[in-house]
Amino acid sequence: MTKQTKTATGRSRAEDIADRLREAIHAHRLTPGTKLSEDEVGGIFDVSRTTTRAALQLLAHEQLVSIEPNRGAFVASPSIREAREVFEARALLEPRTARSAAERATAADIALLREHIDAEHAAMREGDSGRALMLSGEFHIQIAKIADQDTIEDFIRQLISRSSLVIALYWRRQNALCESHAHDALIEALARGDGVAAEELMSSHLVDLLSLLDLRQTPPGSLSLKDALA
Amino acid sequence: MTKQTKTATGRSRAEDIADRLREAIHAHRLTPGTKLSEDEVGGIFDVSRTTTRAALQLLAHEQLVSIEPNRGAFVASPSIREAREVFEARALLEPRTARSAAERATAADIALLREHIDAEHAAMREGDSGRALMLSGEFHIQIAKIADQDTIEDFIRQLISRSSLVIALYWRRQNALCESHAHDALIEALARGDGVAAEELMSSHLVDLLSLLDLRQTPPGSLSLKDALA
DNA sequence: GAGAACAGGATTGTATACGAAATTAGCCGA
DNA sequence: TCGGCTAATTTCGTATACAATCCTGTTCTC
Repeated sequence: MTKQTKTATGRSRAEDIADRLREAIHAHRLTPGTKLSEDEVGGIFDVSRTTTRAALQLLAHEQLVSIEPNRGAFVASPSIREAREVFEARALLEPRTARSAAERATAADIALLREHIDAEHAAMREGDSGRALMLSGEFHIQIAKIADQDTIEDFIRQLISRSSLVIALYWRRQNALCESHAHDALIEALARGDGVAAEELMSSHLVDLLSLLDLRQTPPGSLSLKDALA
Repeated sequence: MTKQTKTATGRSRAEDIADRLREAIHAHRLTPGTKLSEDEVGGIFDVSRTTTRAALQLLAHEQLVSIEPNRGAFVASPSIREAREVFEARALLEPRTARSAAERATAADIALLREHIDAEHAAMREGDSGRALMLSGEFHIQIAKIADQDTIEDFIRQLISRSSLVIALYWRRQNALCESHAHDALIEALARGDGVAAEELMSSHLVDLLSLLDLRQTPPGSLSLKDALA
């Protein structure tokens, strides 16, 4: 059990661990400020610190965790400024991407999106806000995928990751992340192939999201451990 | 000489190495396809493979090098598709960023830009095309800096890095990278605080750049080793 | 003579080990 | 009782060591 004979999956173990951590962060099961000790993480996944370190470095480059020299790795807690920047960058990238998507979307793409949004609504009804948030993010990523621009998709993926942190810190009303139906409207525009409408809808959707954040002061007490007192 | 007692510079050794490699790539002293063996690189900088590995992983995440499992790290050679995507992403980000920059630029910013462009012209006159290219990239980064959006600046920085690879592979005429004066015009717009003009100039500058690439077929013989036959 | 199997060498993937830095706790003195 | 200094512990930064994989050159068989 402690020994691990097989090595090769073709995919590095570090990326697997990074994926698991990323997912936990997206679902808000790991909150900003949480310390990610190399020993601890390595123990959980039963790998050495070398591998753990590689995973953490990966996430650090995505700015999902911040590594402080000689102090360790923590789940990142974006400042107010960073929070604004993330949404400004999204406002720059996503509307035009939505337009491209509308111009390229196939029937299969639309079907997948509808399927996806059903899952979103289901999660919302069940009150599983963590899952709902994750699905909501994936919706944006799926649109980027349809636009078929890998590079931009990567950027958007990163921004959505960080948005998840921003929401964890600055969301105004904890419980109900409002059922805005913005995604439904977007799908309709995509289905019609109406690029201009899609661009406009995405743009205002992002403005809406931003307006639901409270970016006027330092984050509330959701920080863990001593970071709350630092 | 072989022992390295002092450890702490506050900045990790891996990042220093990554910087050095990045610079070499930007200046086209390392060309796409070149193998970056961990032993070799580690030997050059007199660090162990562990540190080398971290540096390479960093660059891999910027897509400046590609790491093939069990094969090693190579200077990335972007495909034609990637090349297009990089410039499409730049077209999405940089014009609006230039507009922001125009609206925020101080006299000091403008002075710095003028200084920078003088260096560009000097390098061009001396025929040092590697240096000229590097400075040209930094010019774009400086504009992003003026816009004061760290997140977007990071993206642009990445894209410019990759542009350097694209240019190494697909530039049409090897020797003269044409003196286009596009940067001069941009500075004038920024100095006037004319955001709309800056946005438009940046946009057409990028189109110009793209049009100087030959993206119709697989890259010429600048690939090294077996990658050329793969 | 050509193709396939095999052995040797080289290179990467991962783990363990050691040294340095920072935090924490304890102690002493004012 | 509280502030500052020192020692101990914890955790990170880097190097070294071992195992697995891939590449290359040779040899064996048909």
